[in-house]
Amino acid sequence: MGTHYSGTPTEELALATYVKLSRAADAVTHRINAHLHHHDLTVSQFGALEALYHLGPMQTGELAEKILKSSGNLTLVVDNLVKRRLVYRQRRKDDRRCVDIHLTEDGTALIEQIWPSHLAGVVEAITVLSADEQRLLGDLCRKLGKKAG
Amino acid sequence: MGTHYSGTPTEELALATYVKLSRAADAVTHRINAHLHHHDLTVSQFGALEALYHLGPMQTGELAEKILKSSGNLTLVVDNLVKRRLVYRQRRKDDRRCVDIHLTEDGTALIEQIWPSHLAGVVEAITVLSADEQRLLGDLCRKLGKKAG
DNA sequence: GCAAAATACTTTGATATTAAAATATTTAAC
DNA sequence: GTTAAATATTTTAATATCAAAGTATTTTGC
Repeated sequence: MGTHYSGTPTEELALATYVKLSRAADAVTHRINAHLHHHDLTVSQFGALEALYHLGPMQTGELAEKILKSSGNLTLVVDNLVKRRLVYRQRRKDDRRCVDIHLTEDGTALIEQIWPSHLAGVVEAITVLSADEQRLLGDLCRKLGKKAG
Repeated sequence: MGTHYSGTPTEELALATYVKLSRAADAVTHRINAHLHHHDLTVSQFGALEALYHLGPMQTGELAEKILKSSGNLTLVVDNLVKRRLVYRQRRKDDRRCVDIHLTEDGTALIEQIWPSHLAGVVEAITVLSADEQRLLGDLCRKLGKKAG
């Protein structure tokens, strides 16, 4: 009752680190994305629009990879963006298996409207850390992310 | 086409840090939880079982907070665990608004079976970092998590 | 050049997720 | 003590998510 897991020091440290990492990523993500509901956008929808805006039109599979989701999922996310006429699909002529997703004018306008405040939110949430601390965190995260993939 | 966002150095650093943090948390979480599908458990279901095992019976609301999910969501997660007879609900006599969730014998047996290999997975994923690095990461994460809640 | 394998995406089915509304119960105010 | 507010949970509606199966297209192997 109320006793947390107790194991070896190595285990306890690893567990505690994992929990802190998860909670921090979660807290920061929530904080940064809270404004999206004003535009009736989900995090995935916004991620898709942003990737298309900054990287240009791309295939479903690429987009899925960018926002760390499955391609099956992306189909639905894109479906919902298509319904709102924020993006459209275009089959490639040279390889009809591929479908490029493009921003519409409305989509471009929306992301351009949202981006500045989104960016400000990221800066606000992350600059709790100094530049040096951010670089340090980035390095540690990169190390963690690599291994085994 | 293929040009990533370019802004001030402060903005670029914050964005890059945010992306690395998200990707690291995501990669580590996926890696650590990959084994759960062997037991037909989702991450939330496992999280609920684990919290109940290490902290004892608790209310829906508390459990939701522990695993960082909404209480509405927890109702469904618990529903699915109840169907498999891994947990059961019990209304409190002194305050009938509260429902405590308890592990059943089967639930206890399952979490006891899974826990060692889960723990080993956490240790394997996290000990890519030295103990000092883990403490450093933990501190940075704690700092990030705090601000504004 | 045709069948087999690989690739790219969509569909399906089950669970998850949130926000908001609804329900039930207890506590507080008068 | 009875209504109002607060608390705890469940329900609902919409979207998300993954894994697995299905479809369409292209490339490869012979």
